[in-house]
Amino acid sequence: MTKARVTVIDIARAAGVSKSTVSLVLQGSSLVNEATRAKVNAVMRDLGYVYNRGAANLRQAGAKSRIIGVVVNDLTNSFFAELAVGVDMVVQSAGFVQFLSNTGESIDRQREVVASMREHGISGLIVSPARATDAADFKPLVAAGIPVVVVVRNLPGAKVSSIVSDNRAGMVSAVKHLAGLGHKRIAFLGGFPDTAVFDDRLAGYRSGVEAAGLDYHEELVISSAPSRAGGVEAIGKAIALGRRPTAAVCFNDAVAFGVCDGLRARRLEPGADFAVVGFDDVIEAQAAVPALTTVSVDPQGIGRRGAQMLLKQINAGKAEAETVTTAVRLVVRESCGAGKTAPARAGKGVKSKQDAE
Amino acid sequence: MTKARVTVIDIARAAGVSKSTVSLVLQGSSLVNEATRAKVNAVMRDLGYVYNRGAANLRQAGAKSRIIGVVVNDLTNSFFAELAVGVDMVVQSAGFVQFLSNTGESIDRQREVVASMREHGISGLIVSPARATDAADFKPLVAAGIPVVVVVRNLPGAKVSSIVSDNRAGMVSAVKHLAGLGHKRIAFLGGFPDTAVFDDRLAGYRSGVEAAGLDYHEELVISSAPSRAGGVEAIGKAIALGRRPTAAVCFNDAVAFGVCDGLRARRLEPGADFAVVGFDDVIEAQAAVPALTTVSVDPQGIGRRGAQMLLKQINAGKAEAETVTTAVRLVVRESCGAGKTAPARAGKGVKSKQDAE
DNA sequence: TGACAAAATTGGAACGTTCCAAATATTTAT
DNA sequence: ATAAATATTTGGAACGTTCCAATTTTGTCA
Repeated sequence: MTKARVTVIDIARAAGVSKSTVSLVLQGSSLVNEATRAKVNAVMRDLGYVYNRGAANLRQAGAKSRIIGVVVNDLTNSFFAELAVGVDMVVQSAGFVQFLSNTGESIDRQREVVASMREHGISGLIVSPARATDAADFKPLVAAGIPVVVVVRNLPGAKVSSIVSDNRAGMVSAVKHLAGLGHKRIAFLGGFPDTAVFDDRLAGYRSGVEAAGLDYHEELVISSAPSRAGGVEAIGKAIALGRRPTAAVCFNDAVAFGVCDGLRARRLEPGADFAVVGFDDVIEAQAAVPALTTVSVDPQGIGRRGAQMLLKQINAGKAEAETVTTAVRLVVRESCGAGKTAPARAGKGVKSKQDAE
Repeated sequence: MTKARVTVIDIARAAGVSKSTVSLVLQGSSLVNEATRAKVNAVMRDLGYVYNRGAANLRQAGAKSRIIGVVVNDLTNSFFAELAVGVDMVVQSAGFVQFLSNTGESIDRQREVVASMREHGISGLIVSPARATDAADFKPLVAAGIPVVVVVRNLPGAKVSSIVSDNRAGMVSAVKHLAGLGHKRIAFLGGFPDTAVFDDRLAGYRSGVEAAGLDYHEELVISSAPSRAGGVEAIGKAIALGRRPTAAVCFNDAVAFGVCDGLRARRLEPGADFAVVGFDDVIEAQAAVPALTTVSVDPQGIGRRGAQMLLKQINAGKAEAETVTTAVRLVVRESCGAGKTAPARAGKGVKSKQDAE
């Protein structure tokens, strides 16, 4: 049943030409006569020919496989899912396909998948590195001339391109907004302190606080896992403080949701009794109750942009490492207490993502 | 800069053996002497050898590329993201990698990505077909001996394996639950009638209604887009009915959220004034207010299971088309009015469905 | 018509691996 | 010590494509 593969040679024989001519047709060369081309194409269709990229790729050693590797930490997190979709869009329309893998923050797994991707001959790699990734890990790749673009988290030492959102500016605007609403004690909740993203966001928090003419208190910075559970934990500690804060900027939206949970468990209503601001603007942020005020980073845009950057480098042949910081903007909804005026949260503008099934 | 590739021949030369021996080492053959193996491995490490799967794959024509193609409709939808993660888990630990692509329900795009995957020589394909996919579309694949597993939506005519959730049983249990709470008029809201999934769920609704000793009224079945907006629309019609229903099972969670919105817009409180049950148990279901009572389908489990099925077929060499229906279970939360007893919905007790299987 | 240029076609020789059959080295049994 | 058995190693010949240099066909112009 498993029919023998149809090869260029079969096509050549059937069309009465040489395999070289068939190859030329395959590559859309202008050298081949129009009539011949038509005939060859017809035969290919009839015989159900499928191109063997592996073989082609073998011959044109330096040339490219048209495979892009994409490595993310957690596809379940819609932030990364959107990112992957953004990458897929541009990659697909450029005639590439994407290898997508999940590391789940495991550095070993990351090593494995990257190695596997290399064996398959990827043309380039887009990666959101797992926590504590060693900058040297991608050295062999770039040494082999494979462009690498790091997204979301940057990798200090590595000589690769990267594209991160403006974490600092985002936090500054979040803090300013809260200060503008009259809050004097604003906490910074969640996140692991050993990451570059944390540092950036914290720095933004600090300069926002100072810019608003408030004092920076170390006790108001409470780190935790960057997850919903972490948020619950962090707000617990915050409330236990002697002089408790009245508002908080959170490391990310997941933490912010956890903070809301924690507040409710203590009979405090997020938005009314305590202002909460997130970071990322994940899909759920606008549908949540109360809708989350957060810093929007457009992960899909980052994905698209990263992919474009990578394709550019692939085509250029040479990888000029560049670093891009994408703009972010504060989206004011209800959880900060500013949106009280609109009680009818019709949930109408909220374009659902769940449509299909 | 771009160093010439290190090949088995280089390794062979450096280790003082033949390329055949190196190849044997690569495949972990027991034929090779332990000392030799060690030496070869050492040299490979020193020279930074990377295996060229493309070349290997070329030689062992029939054999496999260790690439699994995964095609979903909308990665942005957490249902599919989870599914992909499930697939990735088993695929990865079996030493395969996954090509993941998004069709966005576009049938053309689906054709493109599948073609592209074929060119790359995938060993198997897992696909959640775009709406209105022709069963014949996958004919060439199976004819070429490439196993295909269809998930989530089934493809009537195609002779491929499929794995869908037990839509019928899920609806039956949802209806029974509502009937058990005393509801006499239960509506079925949302979904497009031209799909297999719709038919199954409707059938489940019907037998649930009859099993509860109630009458089946056609007017209580109101279809609409399977989206939040569709839910708003459907509940509007339902309320306009002469004898309005007091409860509804919805085609999916998105519809259910829309129904809640629609109820609130009419000053009715979901859970208290009208019972709502969804289907899918998307991530947002447990965090929503009120938390949604819904039928949990465990997309990650489907992904894992589908991948296992596919790997089995790949290893078996022969694709015995089988159809699996995965169990679902009703998760009772608040939107059906049954959870009133626990006002402290700390968001904690809700055991996440991600954990277990 | 012949000479020359342009257009179209074509046989190998790669690419990096695995497979096969055969060769060589090492043991074991006598 | 030698034959037989076993363990290890090894040169090619594939696999399906592209590239190169060379060849054949066609067209042009005097």
